[in-house]
Amino acid sequence: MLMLMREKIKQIIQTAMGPASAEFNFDLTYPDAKFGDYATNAALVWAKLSKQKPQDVAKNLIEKMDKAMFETVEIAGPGFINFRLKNNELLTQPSALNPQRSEKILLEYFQPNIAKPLHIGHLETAVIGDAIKRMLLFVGEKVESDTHMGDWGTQFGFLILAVKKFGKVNEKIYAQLNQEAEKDPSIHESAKQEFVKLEQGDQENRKIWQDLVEDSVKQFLQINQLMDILPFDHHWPESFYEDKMPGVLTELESKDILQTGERGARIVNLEQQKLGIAVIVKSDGGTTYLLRDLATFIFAQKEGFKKHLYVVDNRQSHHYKQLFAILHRMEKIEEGEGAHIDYGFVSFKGEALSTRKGNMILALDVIAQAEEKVAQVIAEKNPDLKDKQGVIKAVTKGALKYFILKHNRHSDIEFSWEEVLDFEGNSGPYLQYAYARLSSILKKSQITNPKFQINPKSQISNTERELLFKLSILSEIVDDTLADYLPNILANYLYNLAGLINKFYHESHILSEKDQTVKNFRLALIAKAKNTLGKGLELLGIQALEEM
RNA sequence: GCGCUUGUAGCUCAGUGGAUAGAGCGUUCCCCUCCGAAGGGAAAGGCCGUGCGUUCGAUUCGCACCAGGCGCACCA
Repeated sequence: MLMLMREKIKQIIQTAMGPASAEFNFDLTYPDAKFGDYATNAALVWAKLSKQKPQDVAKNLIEKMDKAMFETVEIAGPGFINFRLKNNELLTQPSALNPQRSEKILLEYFQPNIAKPLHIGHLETAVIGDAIKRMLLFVGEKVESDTHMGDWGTQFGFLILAVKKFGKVNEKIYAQLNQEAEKDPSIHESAKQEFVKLEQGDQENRKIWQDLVEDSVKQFLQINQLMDILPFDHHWPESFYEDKMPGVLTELESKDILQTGERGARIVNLEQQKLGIAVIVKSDGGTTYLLRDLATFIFAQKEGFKKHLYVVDNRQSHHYKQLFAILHRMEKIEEGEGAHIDYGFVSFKGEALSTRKGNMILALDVIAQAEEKVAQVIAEKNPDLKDKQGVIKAVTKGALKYFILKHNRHSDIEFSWEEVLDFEGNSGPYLQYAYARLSSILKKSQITNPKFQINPKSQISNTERELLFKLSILSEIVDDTLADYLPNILANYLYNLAGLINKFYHESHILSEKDQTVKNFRLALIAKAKNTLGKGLELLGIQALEEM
C-alpha cells in the first residue's frame, strides 16, 4: 500500500498521542523552509483540549514519537512541532497512489452552443476540465469525459426561423434576429413555435437542425487539437436525451414531485430550500434545460457512473442547486455524488464579456494574437530554433492554459492582453523555460540517467535541500488539488518549483563542478526536477519542451 | 426584495485559525570573459472593505453593515 509521506507522519503523530488522537483533528502543513519540511499544530490543539501547556504537550509527544525518518523534530513558536526528514526519505514518495475508489466518474466540460463561435469562456471550461481529467487519471480514478453540446432548446427556434427567413444563419443574423425579437414579441413567439415543431418531429425543421448540428460539431472538435484537450470519451449532446425525457417526467409525476404552475407549466417547487421554482416543462409544452440535465444524470447513473461532475461557469450555480435538489427529492443522489465545479467568468476592462454586448473575446483571436507574439519572441531570442512552428503552438497553448489555470477558479478573471501575452514572470512559458534549461544541461552532460548519491559528507546547499523536498511532494499536491478540484493549487506549486529550480540553476554550477560526487548529485537533482516539472506540466495539459 | 459570490500592494491575483501576509506586472537599482537573461538578486509599496463577536491567537470562522459582480418560473 503506497502512502503519502504526510499520511505516514500523521500516523506517527497519532500513534504517539495514543487513543486520545481519535478525538480531534490536527493539521500537518508545509511551513517556511527554514522551520522544516512539515509542521503540525497537534500539540496546540491537544493542549487546548486538555488544558495543559502546549510546550509540555509537544515535549511529551516528541518523546513518544518514532523519529527514525527524521533528521530533526523540534518545538517552535507557540508549540508547533517541526519535522525535517532525512535526505534519503525524500526520494521515497510514490509518484502515484493506489486508487482508493473504483467507481466510474463522469466529468462533463466544454459545452459549446450551435451558431455561436468558441470564445474565451469555452477555453476556460475545456482547459479546467481537461486538467481535472488528467489528474483524476493520474491518481487512478476511472473518469470519463463528456462534452455536452447545446444543440436543443428554444434557441433552435431562433436558428430555424433565421434559416427560413434568410436561407442561412450565422452569428450576425442570429444576433440581429434576437435583437428584433426584443422589440417585437411576435418573433419570439414564432421562434418558440419553431422549436415546439422541432420537438414534435416536423420534417423540415429536423433537416435544418441536423445540418446546423453537423456543421457545428466539426467546428467544435477543433478544440482537441487547438488546445491539446484529451479526446472526449462521450459526446452526449442535449438532443441525445430527447427520448429519455418522458421517462423522467413520468417518474417525477409518480413520485408526486411535479406540480402545475402558472399558465400550465410543469414545475417543482423548491421554495422551502430557498431555491425558488424550477420549471421542468414550459407552458407551451417545450422542455427545459433542467429536464435535460435530469435525464442526463439519470442516464449516466444507469450507465454505472457513481459521480457526476460539471465544469460550468458560476452563473449557473443556482441551476445546479436546483438540479441536485430535485435529484435528492427523487432519491437519486447522495452527498458528493454530484458536484458543480464552477468557475468565474471573464471580464474585460471591468465589463462582463457577452456576445450580446459585442465585447466577446473569441478563442481563435486569442490564439492568433498569442502565436504572433510568441513568434516575435522566438525571432528575437532563439532565431535558430528547430521546429519553430511546433514550439510556437506549444508555447501559445502553455501561456493560455496557464493563464486560466493559475487563477483560483472561483474568482472572476479580468482579462488583460498585456498579461496573457506576457511570457515572463508567473506564466506558462516561465515553466516551460525552466524545463528547457534543465533539458539542455542534461543533454550537455551526456549522462542520461544519473543516480542519486547523497553523500553525507558532501555539502547540500539550502536551496538544493529545499528543492529536493519540493520535488518529493508532487503527489501530495495533486491530492490537495483534487480535494476541491482547484487546479491552481498545482499551478502555484509548479510556479514555486520552477522558481526554486531557477535559483538552484543560478547558484550551483553543474557541468563545471570538479567534485564528482557533488556533480553527480546535482545532475540527479536536475533529472528529478525535469521529471517532476514535466509530470506537473503534463497534468495541467501543458507541453514540456526540450528547447524553446 | 431574496439567494450566491467577491472585497488582500498602484494594477492583476495567490494564500492561511497561529511563527515576519506572498507573487507577477509596473517603478528604482544590480548580475551574462560559467551550464539558455523567456533567468537570478535588491529596494520601495499593505489599518488583508468597516464594525462587533467566538478564540490563548482572526486577514482566515460567525453576525451586521458598506461596495462590486452574478442569479432568482417558462434562456441555456
